[in-house]
Amino acid sequence: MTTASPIAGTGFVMALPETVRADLLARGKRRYFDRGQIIQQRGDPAREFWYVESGSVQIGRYGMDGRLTLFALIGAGETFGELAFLGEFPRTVDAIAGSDCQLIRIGDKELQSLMDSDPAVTRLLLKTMALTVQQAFNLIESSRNLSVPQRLAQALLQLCGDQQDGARIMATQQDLADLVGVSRVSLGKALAGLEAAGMIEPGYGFVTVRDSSSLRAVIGG
Amino acid sequence: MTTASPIAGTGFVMALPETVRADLLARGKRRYFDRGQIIQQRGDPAREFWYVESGSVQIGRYGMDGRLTLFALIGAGETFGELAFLGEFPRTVDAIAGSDCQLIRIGDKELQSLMDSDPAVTRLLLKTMALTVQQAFNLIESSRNLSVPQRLAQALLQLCGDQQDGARIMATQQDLADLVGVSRVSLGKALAGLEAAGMIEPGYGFVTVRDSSSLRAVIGG
DNA sequence: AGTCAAATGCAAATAAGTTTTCAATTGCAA
DNA sequence: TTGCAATTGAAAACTTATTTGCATTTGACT
Repeated sequence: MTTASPIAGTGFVMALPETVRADLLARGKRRYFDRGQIIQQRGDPAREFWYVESGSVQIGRYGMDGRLTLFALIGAGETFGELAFLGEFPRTVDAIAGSDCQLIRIGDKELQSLMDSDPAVTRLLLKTMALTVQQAFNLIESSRNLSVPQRLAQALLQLCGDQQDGARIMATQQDLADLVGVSRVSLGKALAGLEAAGMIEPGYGFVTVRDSSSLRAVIGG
Repeated sequence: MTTASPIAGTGFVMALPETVRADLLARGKRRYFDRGQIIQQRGDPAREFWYVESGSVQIGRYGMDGRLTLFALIGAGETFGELAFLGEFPRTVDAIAGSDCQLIRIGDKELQSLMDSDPAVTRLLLKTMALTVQQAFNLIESSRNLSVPQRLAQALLQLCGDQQDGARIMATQQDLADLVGVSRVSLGKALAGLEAAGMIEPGYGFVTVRDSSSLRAVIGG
């Protein structure tokens, strides 16, 4: 039930006109990945980008020492991989299925027909990419200037997107720790802090957001 | 004499064919900024991007508390500001003259004639932007997984670009601290460490790189 | 030479986060 | 229900970086 994401995942497809989108999704080929399966790796040629129909995808880098630097958790309705695809260079990040998931592949052919059907698509793509950069900057800025609880609050808000309070974010503490960029221990403490304030409710493998407006307040002050 | 940069500054103009570049630079309007002068601020409409002819520019964000998050130090030969300009949204970062500097403004008119003179420009711009994102990811990854000395070594290498050993990087310890994302104290210690190893030679307002290959080794191991 | 602001050096106290280890809990599946 | 692996909780020692305050050095400008 994971939805929005910090970076690398965008609402590009969702921003398309309804008919165009429906056509695109009907045309693209579906592919299924099991949890933990590798979707793409650094260095792979980028012959497509992906739309997530269901499930979630982890975008990040696995270091030689096994450490994971997570840039985003992509949920249903989002896309990823446009960057390397459009920039015509090899993948710069790894993508792993965070759960069993169903993706739609958008390759040259599909993109072409997309561009033909709507001339505004090019501009939309450009904006999408620019947005990604901006979000990367946000991530850098917040990781330098915000405390762990603040960054956690930020990540949770992004993950629950525009859902109502009560939204359940399907992510383990380790997932969140990799995303925020801290150890599981530190993340656990931050979670406990937010729970004590009544803003969230940690569960086994998920977190329930109780008071998103308070979470927003945490970041600001 | 600051040259390359971590992110946000790109060799876009330098990658252009010689004749096209000369034409562009002849056509664009020169503007001069004094050290410390604000070139652009978050929220400003993005009606142009800039080519740095001489001097250096700081790209970052000034927080409400006065804290500076530096994303890049742009030197001569590089451009900045393409992102918001092409994405058609307001500036998302501040730009300040790091020294007295001379910039060339590239607006709609200049870009148009640029695109007319070389159809490959659009693709080049796309790649440039994608590269920026990749570099932002690199910055996030290294700030999470590398030690301060390692990040400093990385920053110094990027700042001296492809210059020979002996290159003088014109930046104060505070500049470098803001760029690396640590306090001046920590950066001073890291500098001292690299100096003890004979890789660099700190000066008053600059750093001289003595052994760039050793610096590269520091990052790797 | 003398002045002054900017830049650097240094040290102690403090804060924040990591690492490591082990126990307790949860949920799934046999 | 029982076993089991994944997940979470908790504690202590350790490492790293920040903060703060002040002294010193440097270089530009009189």
